[in-house]
Amino acid sequence: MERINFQVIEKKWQKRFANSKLYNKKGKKFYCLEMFPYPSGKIHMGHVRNYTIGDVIARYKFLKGYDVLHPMGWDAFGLPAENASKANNLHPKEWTYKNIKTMKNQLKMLGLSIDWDLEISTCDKDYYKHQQEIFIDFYNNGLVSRKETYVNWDPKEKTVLANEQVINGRGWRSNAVVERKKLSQWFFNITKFSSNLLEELNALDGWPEKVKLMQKNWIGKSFGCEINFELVDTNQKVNIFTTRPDTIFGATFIALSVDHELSKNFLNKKDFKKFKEECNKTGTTEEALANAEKIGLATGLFVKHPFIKNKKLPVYFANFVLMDYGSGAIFGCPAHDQRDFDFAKKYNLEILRVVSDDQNLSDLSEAFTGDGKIVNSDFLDGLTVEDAKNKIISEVEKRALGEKKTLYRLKDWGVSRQRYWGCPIPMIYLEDGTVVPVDKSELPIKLPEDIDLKSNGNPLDAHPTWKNTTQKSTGKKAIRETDTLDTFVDSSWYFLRFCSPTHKSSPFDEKKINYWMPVDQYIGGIEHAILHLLYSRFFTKGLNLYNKKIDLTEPFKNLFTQGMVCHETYKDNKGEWLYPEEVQKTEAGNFVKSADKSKVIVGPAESMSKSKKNTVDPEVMINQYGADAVRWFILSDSPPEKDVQWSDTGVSSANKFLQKIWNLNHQVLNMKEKSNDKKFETKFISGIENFAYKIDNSINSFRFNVTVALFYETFNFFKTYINMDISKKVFTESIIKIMKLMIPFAPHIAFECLELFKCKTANEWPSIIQNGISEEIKMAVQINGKTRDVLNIKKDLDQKEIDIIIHNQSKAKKYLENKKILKTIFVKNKIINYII
RNA sequence: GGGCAAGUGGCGGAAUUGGUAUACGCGCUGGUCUUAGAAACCAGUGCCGCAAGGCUUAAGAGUUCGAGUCUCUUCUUGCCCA
Repeated sequence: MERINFQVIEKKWQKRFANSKLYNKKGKKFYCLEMFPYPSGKIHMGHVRNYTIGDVIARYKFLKGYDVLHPMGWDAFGLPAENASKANNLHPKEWTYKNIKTMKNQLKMLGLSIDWDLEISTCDKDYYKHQQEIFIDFYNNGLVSRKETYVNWDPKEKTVLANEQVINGRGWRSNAVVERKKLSQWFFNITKFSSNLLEELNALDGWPEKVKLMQKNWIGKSFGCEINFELVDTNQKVNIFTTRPDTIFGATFIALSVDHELSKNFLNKKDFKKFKEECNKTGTTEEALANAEKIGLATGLFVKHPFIKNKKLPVYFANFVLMDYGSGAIFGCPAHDQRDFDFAKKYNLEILRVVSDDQNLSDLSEAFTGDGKIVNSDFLDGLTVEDAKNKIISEVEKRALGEKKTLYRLKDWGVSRQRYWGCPIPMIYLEDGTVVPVDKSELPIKLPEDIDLKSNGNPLDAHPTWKNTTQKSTGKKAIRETDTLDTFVDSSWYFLRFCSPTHKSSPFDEKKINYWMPVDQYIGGIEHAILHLLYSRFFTKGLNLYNKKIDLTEPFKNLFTQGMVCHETYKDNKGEWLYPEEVQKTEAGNFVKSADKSKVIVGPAESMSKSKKNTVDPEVMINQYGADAVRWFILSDSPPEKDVQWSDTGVSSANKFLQKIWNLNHQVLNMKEKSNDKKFETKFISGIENFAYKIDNSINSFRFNVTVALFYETFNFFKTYINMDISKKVFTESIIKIMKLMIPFAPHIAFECLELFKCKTANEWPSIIQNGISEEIKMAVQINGKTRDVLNIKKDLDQKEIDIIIHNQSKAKKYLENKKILKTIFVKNKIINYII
């Protein structure tokens, strides 16, 4: 039998796939999109998985008659380009485009059905020009603002980080301990849409519940109450915010942010200044604040408790109270809030318990935050926490002490970055201090190419001339904004640009948007569950606010989040990580280092990462086993939403199976005519139809590992019939059907085989007869719920007929002899269960 | 600490609605072919048992004629938030 030559066949078909068009104007539109890659150098197995899944869907939908948009582009701005530039003395632009070229070729090696005519790169001025335009439009429509706030400052990268880029108090990339720093920053006012972003999650039926829940928690809607506390001996009031107004009778102190209005009176005091500096060492995330030691500074001031006569509470500045959450002031109830508890212990403040889980009111070793009955609280006594909240809020409102408030955890999106390789922010500062957008006719504001990245700080600011400009309308001197946009901005609208990627006059052609959008299937990693998806939703809502020509509120109709690709980790006896190719397996089944046969410690499978060297190079795998085998394996071993463990034996067996498929095709092709037995033929056709039906279903429901298993079963089934008396015509029609079903998974070999059979309908999904044409079914026979036999019988027999069969010839009959049948449960075509 | 998932052979996993548990693949064992190996092909492979048969979906209970699937308790793991 001829061995398949993958290299030749794959090259041949990849030429034809070069600019795949899956358009079919007669069909319903289907926008299939995978998250575009960052051009870091080479593709990795995560990309292979992501884009293979996308390709299966795109090809499947096209074969089913849809009009499919399947584009690809590059998330091309970002810090690694600058770092690489410093290391290799290569301009970020050159580095990026070089990587794009490499990775594009690698993606082509996978046989993807991408329409490369639609390719975009976010670092291309033709792309970011329109992004600047959107920025100005957002600015003019109140969706952008400039705020002086504390930011998470990464001292290593010398840049601002978004809250979500801070993990465990450290920069997500640099791993440096993050500091608080006050800076003037550009913000997208994403909080304008807080309630909308939250509510419309409910309508996203095609999103995983998990992702929706994560977004819901991120937006974090909560109810609370503002309460005014009067300062003793003055008319001034302190307005506090709380989500636990039910614990008001347990309040024993007031804590203020160091930026609170009242701090003005302390600005010149030495101990206050020192305290403030101390506070700024803590990051700004909730987590950093929760973990930091609670410190405070007594002001010497007191407030009156609004509900307890003659009770005075001391006022402190405290590091765990932030100005941008609530009102920058809280009341401390140590018994029922852990931060307050820690604080009270440190400063010897009173701890008053007002919520009880049962009668046990003994000393607390930590705050009690559970549910219970209110105690020691005057008119709230005996109520549940929930009822007490409602009652105290209405009481607060009645006495005009404050009001109920809805609060969101979501904060505005800070987008200023002190970096070079990003989209310049199209704003200018006039000499009189006013800040205005540049004239749209001046767009794009291009990045200068002559840039010095060696020095620290903001590269555009350090450029000798770039920032000097004039205002077009007045000719006044001006300075450009030298910050660039967070790269999450670039990816917040690329899916819109793909609909009309060369449109010149505006970011997109609204007609195309209204046709292609929303994305019917978006596919990407779970790591983007919050940020990218939330920002994209915000952008869509922002555009919808002022652009009346588009009718779109949500960008992604269906979302699929694929799992990661994992591999075992290897360490040598010195504890150094080893690449899989540096390791070999001995005959005894142990792993040793190839170089010196020393012992290797095998660690658990973890997500592939360069730092642990547990990576395999897709290109190497493709050259060794073929693209179809790589695609086949990555789809076969686990459900696509779960992590998959890469294995060389797995991809090798995929390769072997495809060889067998190739052989089977040739066996049918070279088959001689033979006699035809109708009985076998019916069984065979019925079986194939059944498999085809199941395959179709499993693809449709994203259970690609099941699809692959079904292909194996179909093959095994085919092989058991191949020498039986069935006509060549039937075998040929069946193998053609199978190869068509295989196109989305292994397009090269599928198309090649279809060509062997001179198939003219290779771009159509085959017709499938549901449930086959078989007259026979299998029925389980149970006695007291235990299966005792399985009958192969005619379809649709009734209980009496089956009773007779069982009593005459079933293995189960011996269990029924001399037994009284108390009850029979009969489910047609499925099961019969005798209770004796 | 809170929330959400999940737990099935040596391994990855299947079982679409409560109805034949362990499909399919890997690995392993034996065999054919071969000087040998690789490849290919054939057979076997949840556990106990010679067999008949019994047991088995993290552990335990419950609902049901029937539970991997539904309910409760416990344990473990993963993810997200703190």
